[in-house]
Amino acid sequence: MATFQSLPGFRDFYPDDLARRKHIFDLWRRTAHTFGFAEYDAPVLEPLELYKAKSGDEIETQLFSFTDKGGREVALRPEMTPSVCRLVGAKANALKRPIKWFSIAEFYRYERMQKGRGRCFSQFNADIFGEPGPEAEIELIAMLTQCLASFGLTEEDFYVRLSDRNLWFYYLEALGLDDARVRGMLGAIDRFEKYGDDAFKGYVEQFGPLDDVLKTKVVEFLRIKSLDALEQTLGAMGHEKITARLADWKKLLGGLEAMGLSRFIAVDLGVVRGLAYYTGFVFEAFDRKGELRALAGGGRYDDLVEKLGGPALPAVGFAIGDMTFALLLEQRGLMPNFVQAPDIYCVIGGENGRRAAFGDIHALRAMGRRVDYPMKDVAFGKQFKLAADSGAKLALIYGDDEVAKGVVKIRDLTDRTEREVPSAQTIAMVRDYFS
RNA sequence: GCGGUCAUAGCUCAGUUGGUUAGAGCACAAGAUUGUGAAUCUUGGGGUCGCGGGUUCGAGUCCCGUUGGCCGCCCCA
Repeated sequence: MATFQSLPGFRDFYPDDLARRKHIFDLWRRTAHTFGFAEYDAPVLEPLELYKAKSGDEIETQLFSFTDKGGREVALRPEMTPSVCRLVGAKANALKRPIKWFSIAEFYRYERMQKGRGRCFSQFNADIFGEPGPEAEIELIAMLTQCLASFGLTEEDFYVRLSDRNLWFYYLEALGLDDARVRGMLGAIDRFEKYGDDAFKGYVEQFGPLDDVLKTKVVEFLRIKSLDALEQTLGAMGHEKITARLADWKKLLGGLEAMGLSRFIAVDLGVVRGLAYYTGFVFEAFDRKGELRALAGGGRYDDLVEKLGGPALPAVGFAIGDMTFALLLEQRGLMPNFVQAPDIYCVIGGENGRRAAFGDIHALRAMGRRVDYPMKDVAFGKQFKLAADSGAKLALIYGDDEVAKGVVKIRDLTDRTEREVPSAQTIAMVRDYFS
């Protein structure tokens, strides 16, 4: 038993694990590039204040934070948003708009582990800065669906729930709630799906008994699942902001429909995504079966760049976590089995064969071919088995017979055919085979 | 921060009301087999039974503590 083990919630990545992670990262990255997003990164360690400024002092209990040797209060990053806001904010005037950026990075949170949640995890983050209209949401939600669909997941597997904190603000204001009550009510709405009427307990404690008519209107509203229903409920109110907002909704849903993505989208006013800094549309991706934690979440945060010391800059973003996503892929049988196969495996007999093989091995590797061979003398029979097990397509055979004849035997491991070629032509033959 | 549950080989597990030197399969390695592929056979390495303490003539087994895993609550940026 090992004396040392990894810290609680942290993960070792053995080659098989890393292959799976790399598969996920590669497809995310490729997808982001197809959408015209540019990749960036930021420090793993940031000033503690950066996170306090965004989320409040309580956040510290959930951070890996400490005082460094220079007396600075620092924290391992728990998320990317504050960092990217700093990056963008610092050069906002010099960056071409719209700013479409993504990153794939590891994050750290001091929390209890649960299914799909650990103390370190990776996220794909994507943000658009400088675009105030729903065009940015169209682009991001389209990319979010593609980031999941590119693994073979379909509308049977996941969907994106779409809601709008602005509409809630306008609606609750129109119902006569002041700012504090609106905030309290949004908290209740967020919990309603899970707790039903109990979700209003906190609100009642804070603001007194809840008017039945008001409650009915709120519950009706949060049950809205379509644009038609939204328009029916709100259209008649003659509220100027609401009317304008409904136009944004039409543009957003129309854009996603034109991209052929309607099957992934569910209007659901029951989503408000906690408290935080969201200011407009919010969206979350879930598995259809509802068995897992959220796959991804995002929304508009138009005030945050300015709040963190930058210029006023509208922004929308989302993040996909790797843990829940990997669980979903495993569940649906969409996680491939990765074999790190060489292209070529060399079968070597004796010292003469080894000397002959080494020259070719190095030349082939220099050409970019993956070549492997047994480091110690091994019985021929076993070497052929090793060659087959390795997944290589070709075996190059350097036995005493071949060396004596000045040839190399090339065995095609896929169709089990063999032929001898003069030693000097081996490299060329192999190159032709793979071209 | 709170609760449930579990911990025996690299993995999956067995281990009787407490009893002698803790087992199996898989995996890994060597050999049968220095010349041809997923087989077979033989053999081997690997365990302070998570850790610490207690009860007992005797603890993998019972008790207490602790650490860690998994699951849930709070939270979820």
